[in-house]
Amino acid sequence: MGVTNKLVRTDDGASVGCLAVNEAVALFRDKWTLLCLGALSKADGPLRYHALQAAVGGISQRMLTLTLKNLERNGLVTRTLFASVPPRVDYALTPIGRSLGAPMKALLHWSLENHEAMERARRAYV
Amino acid sequence: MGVTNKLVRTDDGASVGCLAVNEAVALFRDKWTLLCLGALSKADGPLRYHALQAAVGGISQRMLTLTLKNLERNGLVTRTLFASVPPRVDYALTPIGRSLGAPMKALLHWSLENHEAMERARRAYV
DNA sequence: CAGGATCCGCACAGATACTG
DNA sequence: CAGTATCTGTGCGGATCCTG
Repeated sequence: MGVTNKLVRTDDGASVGCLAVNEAVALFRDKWTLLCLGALSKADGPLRYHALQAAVGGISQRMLTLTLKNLERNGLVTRTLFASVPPRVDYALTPIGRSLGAPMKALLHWSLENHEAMERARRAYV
Repeated sequence: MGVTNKLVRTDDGASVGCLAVNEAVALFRDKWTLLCLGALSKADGPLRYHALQAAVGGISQRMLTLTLKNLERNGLVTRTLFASVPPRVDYALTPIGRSLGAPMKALLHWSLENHEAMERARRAYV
């Protein structure tokens, strides 16, 4: 509601419901979310905490924990805790999390197609 | 190069070249870029500085200027200055800028499809 | 009209140390 | 092993005032 109004009224083909897109982008606006999702996607199965940290590469424990908590909160990953000693926690993508792969692929395509042109533009820029 | 290696080696279907996508997302990771692009897209033609500010809605002069400068630098919008008094500046999308509409549409679709489910997940979250 | 300059607050993110 | 706690810094963004 409220937002939905602006979503659906994507007046013409060019306009694209920017508010909704912006809201969607807000989900992975931070530095690590996409990298975590990517690592889980590549693994194609659950990953444990430290395996995930290694797969992402360069992420601190704090940031990994925060990022995962956020993803779990939004229903993009599941966290399953095994009551064992030492403890074990598995993270995996939910169907929603997996479904993000499609739009990301579109973005990847766009990036590949326009990356060079943008690089040139940057160089040409005064 | 360097990046490209990691781009192309999108090992399987699921993995999606996350580093490249993350780099692409960095272009509009900030609060206003997508909204500016959306305003220009809706206008379907050049917009003057203050018209753009009104179209975006809620953006400060500082942020508008910074955002536009960045977009110009990356070759997504053009800035044409008319040497008149009072001055007049037109902003318009470049082909690259327009081409971003396609992946954004994919993202919009995804958002529309999963928005509710995520909302439910958030409510269910302890 | 279209900005530039400046000051400030705050959320995001990094590093380190500690714990059930 | 899988976190939590704390401190700290920095870049984004807002508000206000000034100018060619």
